[in-house]
Amino acid sequence: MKSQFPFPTVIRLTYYLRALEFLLTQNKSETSSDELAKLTNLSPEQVRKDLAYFGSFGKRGKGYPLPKLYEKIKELIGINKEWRLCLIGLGNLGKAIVRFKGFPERKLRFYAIFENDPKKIGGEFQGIRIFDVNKLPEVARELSLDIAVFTIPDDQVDKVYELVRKTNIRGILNFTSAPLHSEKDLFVKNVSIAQELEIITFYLSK
Amino acid sequence: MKSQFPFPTVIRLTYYLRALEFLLTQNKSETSSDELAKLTNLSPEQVRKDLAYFGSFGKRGKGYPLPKLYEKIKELIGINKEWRLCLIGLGNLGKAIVRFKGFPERKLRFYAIFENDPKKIGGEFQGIRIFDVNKLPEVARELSLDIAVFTIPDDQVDKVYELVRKTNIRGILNFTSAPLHSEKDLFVKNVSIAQELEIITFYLSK
DNA sequence: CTTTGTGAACTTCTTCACAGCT
DNA sequence: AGCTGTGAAGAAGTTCACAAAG
Repeated sequence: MKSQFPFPTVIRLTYYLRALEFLLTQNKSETSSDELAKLTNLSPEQVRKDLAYFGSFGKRGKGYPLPKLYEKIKELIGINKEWRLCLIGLGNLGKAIVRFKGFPERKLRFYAIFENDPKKIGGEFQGIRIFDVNKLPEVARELSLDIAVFTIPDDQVDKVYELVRKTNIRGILNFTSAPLHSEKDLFVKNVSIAQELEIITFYLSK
Repeated sequence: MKSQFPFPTVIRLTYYLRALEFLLTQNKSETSSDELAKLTNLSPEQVRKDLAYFGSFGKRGKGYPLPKLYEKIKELIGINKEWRLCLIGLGNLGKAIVRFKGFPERKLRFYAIFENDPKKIGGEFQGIRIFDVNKLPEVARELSLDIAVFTIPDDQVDKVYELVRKTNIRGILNFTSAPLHSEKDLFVKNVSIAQELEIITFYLSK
């Protein structure tokens, strides 16, 4: 175990997670760096190095025990416990995300939706209550929210960000095209659909 | 001009694009690596190096001419011309993406939607015709589609991928959690919402 | 005197090659 | 013998420091 891992290792851990889930459906009980490498399109050395940053999970000459490695990686990624999410901005994208099937099996659960539209506030969507976004500090404390998903118009990002900073929320998944930056005690992941397409058009233009 | 640029430079170009758009709304006519660095949270050296990979756009002692640099970066990213998109899978996420406001101003336009639900096929959504996904090869040729956006269930990815390979489509934006890999003549960008959240939970778990 | 553009130094990440267990 | 785990080598990317140009 070496323990200071490169930043890209975290992303690859999520690939291993999916590969392991696939192998589990095949009722395998063992895997190898070679097999994981093929499934993830990485090199076997890379797989071994990544896993070794967090411990010695394998047996030399044998490979990695499957369910054990799977549990370990879930634990590393932190999806062995429940996370309490909220959605901010119930537009088209917000609705799509709340309905997204992949979350419950990952123990990611929405406990609140925030809106500034008086017609929506007080109602609910998919069984989740819709609160006034200005009540965010109180509601976040009451419901012990961990992570906020931003699906709001770009021009509201700064205001909502300041509201979130008043809470114990420590993670933001930001779908606006106004990028935010992580700070101590507040980790931000930006996802910009427009940006992803620009990366495609860049490569196609050559 | 040095021209073999690092991979992360492409991502940063999209940040510069947004920073330049912001500066243009301020009616500025000049900017500097320092100003761009502040707006993008990067270092001024990084900004200069990135821009220099593609040419000498600045004047020493002066800075970069704003509208000119903006046009140049749009050209580099390839959004100076129109791109013809299609959406595959008209679920919640698909609907959100088709309705997304940011695309028209980027000359990204949807020309077709593909579905396998007979109730949807033949109709239209937001003025865009809905075709049978099995007709993809013919329709893609007819409409000269460039880029496909995958918003389908994971278990249909392989099938749809094979259909896309029979066309002139050269870019895929894949929103499923089954990652695809780029090939020669087919550039793939994967966006997995579940993965983004896993990266957040990883960092919050420590 | 300011700000760009860029080799050189440095840092981070990946691949190699093999020692170490089973 | 077979596959993991890991220092060492190599590759990729960033920061430094300064020369060049307005």
